[in-house]
Amino acid sequence: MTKRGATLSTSDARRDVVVDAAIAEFARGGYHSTPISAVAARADISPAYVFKLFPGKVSLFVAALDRCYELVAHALSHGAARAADDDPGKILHEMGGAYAELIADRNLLMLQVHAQSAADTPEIADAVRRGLAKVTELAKSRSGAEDDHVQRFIAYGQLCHLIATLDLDEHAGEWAALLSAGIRHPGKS
Amino acid sequence: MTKRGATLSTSDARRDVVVDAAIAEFARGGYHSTPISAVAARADISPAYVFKLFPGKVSLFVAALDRCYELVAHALSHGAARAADDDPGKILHEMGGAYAELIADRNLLMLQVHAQSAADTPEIADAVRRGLAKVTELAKSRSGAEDDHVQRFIAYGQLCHLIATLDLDEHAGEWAALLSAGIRHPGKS
DNA sequence: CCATGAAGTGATTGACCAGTCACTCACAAC
DNA sequence: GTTGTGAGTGACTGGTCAATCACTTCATGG
Repeated sequence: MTKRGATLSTSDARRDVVVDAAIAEFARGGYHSTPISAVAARADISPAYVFKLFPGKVSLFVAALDRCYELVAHALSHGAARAADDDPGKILHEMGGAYAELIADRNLLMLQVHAQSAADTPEIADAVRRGLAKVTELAKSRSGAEDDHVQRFIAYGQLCHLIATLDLDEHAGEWAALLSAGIRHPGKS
Repeated sequence: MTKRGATLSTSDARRDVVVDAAIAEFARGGYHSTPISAVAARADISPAYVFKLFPGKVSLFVAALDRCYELVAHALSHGAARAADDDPGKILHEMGGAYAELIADRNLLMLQVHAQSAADTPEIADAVRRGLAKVTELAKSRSGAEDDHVQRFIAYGQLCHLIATLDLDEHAGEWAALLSAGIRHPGKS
């Protein structure tokens, strides 16, 4: 019988494919309830081979998380670049818009939520801190905003995660509308 | 003693003990990686009996979460009561302080973080929405603040969760100080 | 043609875990 | 004193999952 894809490729290319699959699967189920086999199936790879590409499950999760923050940083940077003038508030606003666009598919968003919950694993906590540091420093340096304004930027990002996680724009209610007001939430696509 | 009704049912008392144990254990490991046996051991009970007190694992988690939000609401209410004057900003500030005191032991905080990550289970998502609705409405009604002020209150609460989860006050760094500035974080005790 | 190594897998192992069930034990009522 | 009831448990089941290992297949260079 013809085996699977059977196409030989470099292991580096495979690693990239597996990381993409890991982002999608870990975003769905979180760290603990997502089996390696799910990631392997999505990458069209045998579960065993995943362990040849990554030394263990945490390592794969961290790789996915690193890539996630890389994409976020890239989006923020791109957003800052398209701001009309040099007003810090405007620049942060554009960055927020770019972030909202990026997480429209919810994968990168849910991965961050699940990562926060899995932060009792030291390597995961380190990865989250690395990513958050990069994002925070980037928001500050590219916008030139005051510290408290950057802090508020991150805080509203967290609120955005909460809103999206709970589908507050669907589950209407006065309180839900209050929390979602003015927050750009993902259109479905 | 006298009649059936007057005798305290130890079953109900046990349920309360188990819920307390569940808060502590689920806060440590999250929903998926905390076995019922861990909760049972902390409650000094056999794992099997937990299933006689609660129909299943989710049901136990939801009970713990409900109790968590009940405590949060109580703390906020208490904080609002001790505000000096009627200024909405002052009242919200007092409520924030009361919340910071409540989550000093990190159990109630981490439980909320883990619940958000486990929100793909509908019953858990419902419980989180219930709790958040209660908290939001309480913050609004007791403070009389404008909607956007209440929204900011919740957003900074989420930021507070992030800071505590990642131990940003320990792991110093310029960006970490920026994010933690002015946020009352738990003293260790 | 064959040898070397890299790509990739099937089968298995050992551990863990949610949920079930038949059972014991203590106590109270008749 | 026996009969009924609720508290509580030991032992088991069916299933899942991370990680390992021996194995096969393929490409390439000498």
